Amino acid sequence: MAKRPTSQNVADMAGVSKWTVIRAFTPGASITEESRAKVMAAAGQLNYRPNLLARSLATNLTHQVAILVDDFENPHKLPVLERLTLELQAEGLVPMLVNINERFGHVHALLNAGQRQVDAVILFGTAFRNETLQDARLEGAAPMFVLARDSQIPGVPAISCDATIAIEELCAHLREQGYRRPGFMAGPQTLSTALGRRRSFKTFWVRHGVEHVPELPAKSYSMTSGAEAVRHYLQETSAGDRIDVLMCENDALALGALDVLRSEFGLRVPQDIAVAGFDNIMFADAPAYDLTTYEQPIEDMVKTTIDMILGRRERQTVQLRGRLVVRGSTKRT
Amino acid sequence: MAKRPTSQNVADMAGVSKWTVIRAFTPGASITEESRAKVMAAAGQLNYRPNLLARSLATNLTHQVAILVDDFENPHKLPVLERLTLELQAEGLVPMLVNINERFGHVHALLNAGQRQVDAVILFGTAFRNETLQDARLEGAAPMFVLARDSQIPGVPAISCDATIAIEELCAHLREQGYRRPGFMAGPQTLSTALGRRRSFKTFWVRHGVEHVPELPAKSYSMTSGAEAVRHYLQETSAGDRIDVLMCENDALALGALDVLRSEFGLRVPQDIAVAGFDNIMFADAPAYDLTTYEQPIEDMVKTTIDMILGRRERQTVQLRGRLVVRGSTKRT
DNA sequence: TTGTACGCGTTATCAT
DNA sequence: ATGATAACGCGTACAA
Repeated sequence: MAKRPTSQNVADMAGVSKWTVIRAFTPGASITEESRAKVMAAAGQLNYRPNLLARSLATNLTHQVAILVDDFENPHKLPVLERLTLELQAEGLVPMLVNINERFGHVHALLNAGQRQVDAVILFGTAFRNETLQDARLEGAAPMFVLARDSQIPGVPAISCDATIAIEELCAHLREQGYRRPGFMAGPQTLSTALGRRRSFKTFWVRHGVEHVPELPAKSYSMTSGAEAVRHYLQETSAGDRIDVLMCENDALALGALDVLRSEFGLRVPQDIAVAGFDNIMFADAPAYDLTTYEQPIEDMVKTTIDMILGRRERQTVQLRGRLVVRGSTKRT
Repeated sequence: MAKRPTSQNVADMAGVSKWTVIRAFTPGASITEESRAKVMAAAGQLNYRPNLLARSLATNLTHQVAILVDDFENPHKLPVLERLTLELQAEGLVPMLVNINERFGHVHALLNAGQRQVDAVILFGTAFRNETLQDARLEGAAPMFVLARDSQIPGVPAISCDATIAIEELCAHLREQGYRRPGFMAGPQTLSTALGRRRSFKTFWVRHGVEHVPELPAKSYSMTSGAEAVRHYLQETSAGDRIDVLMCENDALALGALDVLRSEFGLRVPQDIAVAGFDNIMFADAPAYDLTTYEQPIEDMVKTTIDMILGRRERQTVQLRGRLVVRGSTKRT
């Protein structure tokens, strides 16, 4: 395998200096058509392409963006990643996918991203603590952005779905369908807070005269946790005291809950109990589930994030409006 | 935001030359404990970390690996990506996620990866043509590896699940359960061939005296395509001529098919027709589906790939053994 | 063990 | 418009 040709090699072949070669590859540089043609011919023969590594070293711009993900369990990650990579690439940016876990924490990842000189970091996960991200060693690192949840970190903008509007719309629908005994399944306490869904849910029902909203705590945002949580609730609650609609903090929880309601307790959805989720993942649409849910404005969120990264938009927390998706799991009529 | 400190800055503060600083950060370099301590103290104060960009330029090693994905529709991608990123990171490699689509094809991606000097490229998709990858401009690029499907590209090893063994095991189970009229749902012709599942399936049944195996062609490897394919088949086939078990090339197809069988045609699974898939995606395990399937040895495949990338193992096509997962969708008893 | 010269391939700036 | 010089931050090879 021959070594990559450099601008010098092309220059030699074309009979010009290497700087002329660079100009030929620089849009808008001052160079004669003749020179450019000579250079391009030689470059074509040698199969030359500029070395982006060297370019980055000189310009201090890598055009790389790190995406930190800590929750591959959630099927919702996939369509967002797809969109994110798509739009980043369209802007000439390259996504670096970083898996955050016990062995490879946020600080580690951020330090590494810093060493790699990424232009920006997107926090696309559920579980990170503000204190962690204020580690002194992270000073002067790449600008960070939080995607699809809140950020309480000073100077780190969050781009998320407007939970207040979302829950308001969803609950209005539930109420219209006649449900009056709502329950809420929340994920881990601290993470749940960052999503803001639980609070909005309670607020809505209190406003409409429902003081007590039972809470079904789930250990994590996964199907199995959703299954466990609802299983525990039903075992502890007599049929008469049961809620008539269960709102889950995301679809993974909702689908896990739905499975248990039907297969383990023989309950009919929505006749015996209605279920709603959040995210509109692929399987929410499957006839086997037919889940009412709320779709986050993925495209809008992703584009907004990238606009901020590129400085085309003010780097400030925004909440974007999603879309209510009503399906059979909450339709009484 | 202060500029990143360089080895020179640390050297000045520590009262040594910058090369001594580099040695302090080079495992196994010859340096006095005293010098190293001085350097580390200064480095700590300045919050210095070596610039990996510059290092890469000098060493010709980026420790970056590009992962080319063209099928984010398939839920199976997510757990594999999770594992892949995890194991790559454990080896100090950084995954670059590349979304292959109409606007950003394989050649484009590979050229870009080449310019970025990645150490290796993992082809983790379904649809790529060999001719494309033999583009002359791709000469001397990073070593490529095909993950989770066959490779007919000379010099490009494939790491996949052994389809022959898999289908053999799966079919043995089906036959034992008494099924004798098997049908196969295949994805797009050329892609299907690369998986080798269809061929193995036919071979098995011919060997056991079943000459005619109806084929249900699906347009792509998605749930909706699976739904369409089975819908079309049932509309065209009279009840008496119907197959009694449907093997789908992957779980996405199988779940789509299962939904249609039950919700649109009122068929019971497995009583009226059994269904099996391939991949063991998360939802195959859900009570709503309870799908018999075959699990690819993800961890094994990923580790093997990385071993090849790092040169710890011969770069040669291998087929690894997975695991049969029997569930309710094929159990008659 | 430590310091020096030079190279990696590009960009920025200046002189011609 | 073109060529030359310096710089980006680190690694290798060699000399002290």
